[in-house]
Amino acid sequence: MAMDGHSVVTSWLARGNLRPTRQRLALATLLVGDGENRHVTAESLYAMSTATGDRVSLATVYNTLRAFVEAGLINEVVVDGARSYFDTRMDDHPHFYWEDSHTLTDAPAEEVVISGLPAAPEGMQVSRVDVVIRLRRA
Amino acid sequence: MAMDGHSVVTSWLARGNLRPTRQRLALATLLVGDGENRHVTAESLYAMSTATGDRVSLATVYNTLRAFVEAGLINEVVVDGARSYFDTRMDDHPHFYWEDSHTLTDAPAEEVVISGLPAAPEGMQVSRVDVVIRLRRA
DNA sequence: CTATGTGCAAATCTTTTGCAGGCTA
DNA sequence: TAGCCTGCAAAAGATTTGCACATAG
Repeated sequence: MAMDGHSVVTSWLARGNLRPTRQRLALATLLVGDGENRHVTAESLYAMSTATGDRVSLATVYNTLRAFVEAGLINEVVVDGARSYFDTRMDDHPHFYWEDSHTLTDAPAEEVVISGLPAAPEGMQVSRVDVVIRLRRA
Repeated sequence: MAMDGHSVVTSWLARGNLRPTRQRLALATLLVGDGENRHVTAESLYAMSTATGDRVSLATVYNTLRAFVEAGLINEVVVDGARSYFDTRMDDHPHFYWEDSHTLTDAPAEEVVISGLPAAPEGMQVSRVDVVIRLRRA
């Protein structure tokens, strides 16, 4: 029998060694409660929590997203100098960035391959390779 | 006979239909005066201009960099949510982002190829593909 | 009980903007 | 001269932080 939404979220937080407080459970449920990949900004997640009636302050949304990133539960994606996007999908994959609506989505192709990637310089290691395909109205 | 630094900068500005004011000449000289590719932030360019004795206000540095981008003379690269980087090299090429020093440099490999790039969705066109190789201390 | 987590407002940081005066064409 | 530029200070937007109170383990 599959775990219900609550235990999924609870164990997700546990994996990051984060205490299951009311606010974290609410935000985590919005992020990964249904198993879908999601891309949010602090503001958009705050709006979602407000819409569902969960009372979480904006500062806590910021702090919580940062905590999730530090715990390795979500990834921060930089595509727009103005704001940060957070992605619940953890593997290295390319993104579409819709310039007109400032929206981030997963690029559908699984076959994207980057070849000839330069080796990391002496004493350094590749932390991540970000590939952002910027889209504008044709 | 080759053009001297001054005419290089002057014609560079002219290509963007920008009037050669004292401030723009100073900043453009720092950026492309010697033909080298450069990566700067508004703050770092401001520091450079201060160091060379050129008096340019920080607001003007911001406005000027923005004007150069709009004129198609330089590119803006997003790698760090906190600040914008500007690159004097105009072709599409991958970057190294040194996470510990917050520095941006060109990735040395010319052979980087991205294959299997997904087609742009209906009604959209690819504006640019950003590839950022993030480095951290090994 | 003790270490964490939360909320609020204030602080910080980067970038933009309004406006009066200056300068290029 | 007309329109574009510049500088300054103030504004704006995103994110962080200080501190007192609340809560998980």
